[in-house]
Amino acid sequence: MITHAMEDYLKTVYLLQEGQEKVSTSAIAQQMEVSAASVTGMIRKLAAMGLLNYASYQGVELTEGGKKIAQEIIRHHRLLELYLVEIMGFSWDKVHDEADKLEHVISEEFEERMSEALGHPTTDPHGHAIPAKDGALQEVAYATLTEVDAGSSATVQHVSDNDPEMLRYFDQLGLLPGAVVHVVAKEPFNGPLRLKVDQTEHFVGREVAGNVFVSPQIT
Amino acid sequence: MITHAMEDYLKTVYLLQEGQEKVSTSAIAQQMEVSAASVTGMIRKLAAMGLLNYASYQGVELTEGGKKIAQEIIRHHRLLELYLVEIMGFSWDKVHDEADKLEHVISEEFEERMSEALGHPTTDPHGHAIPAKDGALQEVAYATLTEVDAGSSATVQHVSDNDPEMLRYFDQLGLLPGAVVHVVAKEPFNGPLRLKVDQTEHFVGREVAGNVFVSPQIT
DNA sequence: TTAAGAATTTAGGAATGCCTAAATCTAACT
DNA sequence: AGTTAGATTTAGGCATTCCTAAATTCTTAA
Repeated sequence: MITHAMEDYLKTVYLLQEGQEKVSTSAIAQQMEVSAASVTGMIRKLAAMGLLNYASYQGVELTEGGKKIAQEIIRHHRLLELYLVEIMGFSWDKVHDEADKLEHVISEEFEERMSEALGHPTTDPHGHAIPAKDGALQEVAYATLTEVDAGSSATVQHVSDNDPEMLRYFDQLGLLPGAVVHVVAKEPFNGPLRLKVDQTEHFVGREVAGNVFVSPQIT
Repeated sequence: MITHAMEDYLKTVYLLQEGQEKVSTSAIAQQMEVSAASVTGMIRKLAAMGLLNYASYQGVELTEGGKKIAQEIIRHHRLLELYLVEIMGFSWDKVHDEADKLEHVISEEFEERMSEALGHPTTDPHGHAIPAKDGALQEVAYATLTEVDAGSSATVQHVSDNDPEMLRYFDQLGLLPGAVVHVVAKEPFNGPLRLKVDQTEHFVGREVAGNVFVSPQIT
């Protein structure tokens, strides 16, 4: 039987796996705010179930079966976020936590009816791709705002959706998916970036900028 | 901390408590399909938390605190059922199970937005009262169809919503809240009842009829 | 009134999922 | 190669929630 906790682990591994193929125990532990020992324990169980491949000290990689489950959960999560915002009128910064709880609990029919109500969307309110019912999700590896050259513009594709406070901050600044940002200046060393969003200038810390994913603006 | 399991116990006690003030361990065990021993264990924990009063072998009674939580869960459940049917297009017989899972997980805001979308309703699709945000629920003690005299008519108020198969059966027969039923004949002993619903006659077993709650028809 | 029989509780145990502390392994630097 | 810092695993524990089996208490009917 697959538990909610297992689903959370699979989801986390899937999202950390983007790019790399192996994911370390500690990366999972950090992401989930759980001890590394707990991760080891759960990983062994998931490996025994054939949902991921794992060799001691070598890191972890999802099997096809594990990926499928992870995609299902991520699809739930992102459809929920969109549904909560678009249909129920939630604000952008509250949907992540709500979706984290609901994603494990809704039925296939619930998922299907949400998708229908939304016109079978492919992107959630944070700009993340929504995996198709069975197909894979293809998330382009966007640059972050920290990597944009001073003097260049970029379009916000998605933002990290883990921290509600940061989401509210993005909202204030107008850093929503689709927004065009001009990087006016990048202070030397670890100083803030100077951005222009929608006529207004802002200073934004390096760590914050690292959570905003962008593609070069196409004019 | 209140767990989902605790919420389920409180909800069950609350619903069984209607009418009587004391609820027995075995009644709870039967309703929840759990051993009596498990019930005893959980009851002691809930008593220690001040959510119900309990003395060995004497049965159980919710405190005000316990009632409040139970009402909250029941409100969630019934709003969810209505939302699933009215807004999302679920069929009547599937909403109970879905609501049983979601009721423990949704936030206050989710509850509020559902209520709003539904125009702050007071009755769920099975005909059960929806408790107000903080206020108590007042469910009238209706008769069941088995108690209606042959030759009399009655209006369906609500039906037991635990068994999806039975719900589908009610649906087929037209035994929905609001429907007028005429009891044509009650066979002697434990035989079926002969009903007329919407011009059509049906034979319905005693056990089934016991799950249909009615009030005398007001003409 | 007492002895079934029913209801309830206690005792002991299993699975899940988390923790801390201690042991072990890997990798990197001298 | 040897040491050491960091990552990982093992070991031992705790809380939750369920179970079965055995003991206890209550009820009722002969």
